[in-house]
Amino acid sequence: MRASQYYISTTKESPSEAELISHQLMLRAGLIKRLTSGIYTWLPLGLKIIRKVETIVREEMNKIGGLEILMPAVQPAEIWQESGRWEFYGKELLRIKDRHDRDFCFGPTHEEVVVDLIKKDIKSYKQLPLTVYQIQTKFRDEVRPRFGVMRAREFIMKDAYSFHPDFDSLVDTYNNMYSAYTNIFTRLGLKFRAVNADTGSIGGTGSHEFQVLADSGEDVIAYSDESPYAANLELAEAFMHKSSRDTAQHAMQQVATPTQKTCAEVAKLLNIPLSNTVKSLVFEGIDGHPVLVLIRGDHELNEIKISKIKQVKQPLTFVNLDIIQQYFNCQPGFIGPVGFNGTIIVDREVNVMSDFVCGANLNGYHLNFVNFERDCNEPTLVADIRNIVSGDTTPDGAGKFKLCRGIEVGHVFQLRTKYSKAMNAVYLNQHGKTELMEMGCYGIGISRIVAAAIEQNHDKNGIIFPFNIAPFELIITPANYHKSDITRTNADTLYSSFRQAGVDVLLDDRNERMGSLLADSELLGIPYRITLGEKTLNEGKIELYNRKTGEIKLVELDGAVPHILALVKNHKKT
RNA sequence: CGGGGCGUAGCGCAGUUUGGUUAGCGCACUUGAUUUGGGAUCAAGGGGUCGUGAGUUCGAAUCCCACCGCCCCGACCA
Repeated sequence: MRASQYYISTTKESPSEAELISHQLMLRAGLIKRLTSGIYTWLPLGLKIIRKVETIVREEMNKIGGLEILMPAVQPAEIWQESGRWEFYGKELLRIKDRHDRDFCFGPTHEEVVVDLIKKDIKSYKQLPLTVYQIQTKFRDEVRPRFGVMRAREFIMKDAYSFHPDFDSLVDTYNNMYSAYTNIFTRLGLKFRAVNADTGSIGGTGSHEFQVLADSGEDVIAYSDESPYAANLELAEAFMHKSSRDTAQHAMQQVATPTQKTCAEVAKLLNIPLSNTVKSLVFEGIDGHPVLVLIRGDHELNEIKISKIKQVKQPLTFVNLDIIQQYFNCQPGFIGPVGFNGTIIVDREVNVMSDFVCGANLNGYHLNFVNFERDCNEPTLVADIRNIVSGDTTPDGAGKFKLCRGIEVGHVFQLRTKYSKAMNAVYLNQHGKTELMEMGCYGIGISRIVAAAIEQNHDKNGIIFPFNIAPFELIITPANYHKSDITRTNADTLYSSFRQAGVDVLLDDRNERMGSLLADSELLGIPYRITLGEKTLNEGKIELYNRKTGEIKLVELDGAVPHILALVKNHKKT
């Protein structure tokens, strides 16, 4: 491709709308252009990257027997009512009406469509298992779109769905999918980690997220420094250090804490470790009465974990001050379990505490040396409801937790029979008996990958694309292309040689100054650059620049093509 | 939806507080000249519903009201 005939719209300044570095660079490099909030046009350069990502994804899906289909983006309300999600999906589902006033939605995901398809076509165990996938535009009316294509409303996603006669078959495909994902993200040249994940609103049992490691990521990943254990913080399980309480050593004692409302302040006043204190949180319960939740003073509540506890009302809601006054007779900051007769849910760490400090249910006072059973009711329920913290022992006991941030680019789920049950997707087994299909679903955020790759690979001059998804593999930047015959002839010859050899090459023949060409090539993140001008050509040499290492070396013009071909082929092997 | 900020040329901004000729600057764009190995210089140009609507006023980018859009911070997810 010749740059003079291509669509390149780079800018020096980044638009004020962009906060995240990848967003800024995508706009500056002219990969995308915003049409409206969370909705973007992909320009030729950006789309070229998307296509390269898609190709890798397709190849790996096909390798494990996935069959590509293309489902409609616009879906009728009926199938969503059938699955029950027309009501449950909420405002994120973009609902539209046709001319007959019938309800439709723009698909945020395709479980309904695919189940409807498969249940009508697949009748026998002989046709199972079956995996289909598509690469398609989705729409989710996000509460807050942000970071460009990272969290867009309209985005491109690969979604795959598998159907099985039994759970073993599902696990089989799930494992194949897991390996395929590992191959995909490896080939994309990304540093990533697969982690145990929450199954969220899609539902189901087993689930892993594929997280691209980046400080700007919205997710927190907890991983073990010794073992393979890794999980989203939302799910990361705390280790049980001890299983029983120590015996009480002291009688309960009321202490004045006139201004100390937080555990940290109380611990400081009493000169005790923060881990000896207990924090009290009050949520609305399902029975209309408040639920008291106890967490060790140095820990944080995990909202996902607590949301799974059936006594707690969904969505998770703190009770208001009046209710606290009514049930605890004090202000928040002095709440505690002593004298409270309602539901008490405690973290496992709290359950094994003795002689601890908590609020006295009396404004201005806390209690020291409190013990369950002796001083207050035993917990109604004991559960793991806290966030793990860096340095905690991992649940396998084999290492310590470390935390880092990640961008979720892929997610695999064992859906089991959630949708086949709701929509009656059944088949006949060997014995002619009707059975529910087992299902899995597997997503990859194609457009998000581009942003994630940039987030992970950039420097002050711009993007450093991993080779396999770079918009071009090689750029030729001639000095004085329009003035110097020798430069133009050599540049053209190199260009056609590389083209014939199958290299994805861009010849920057724009009539710009050298500085602009070089700056653009670096902004665009093209892995290799050949610079040539009369100065070096007269010595029979050209200059080869490696975007990633920053290395510049002079190469003999004669052997340049095979030399660079070898470099390119080496990348393509992976 | 709650809180904060913004809306003036493709991009980045000034002008708004205190209303007053023809609305400015830089980048980008067009033409010409000199240039050309790290984002050139000079000259001449094109490009504006000042977010929209309704008001106040002799006069509104500027003041008032309403609406719309965008960005950032909290509840969602690939």
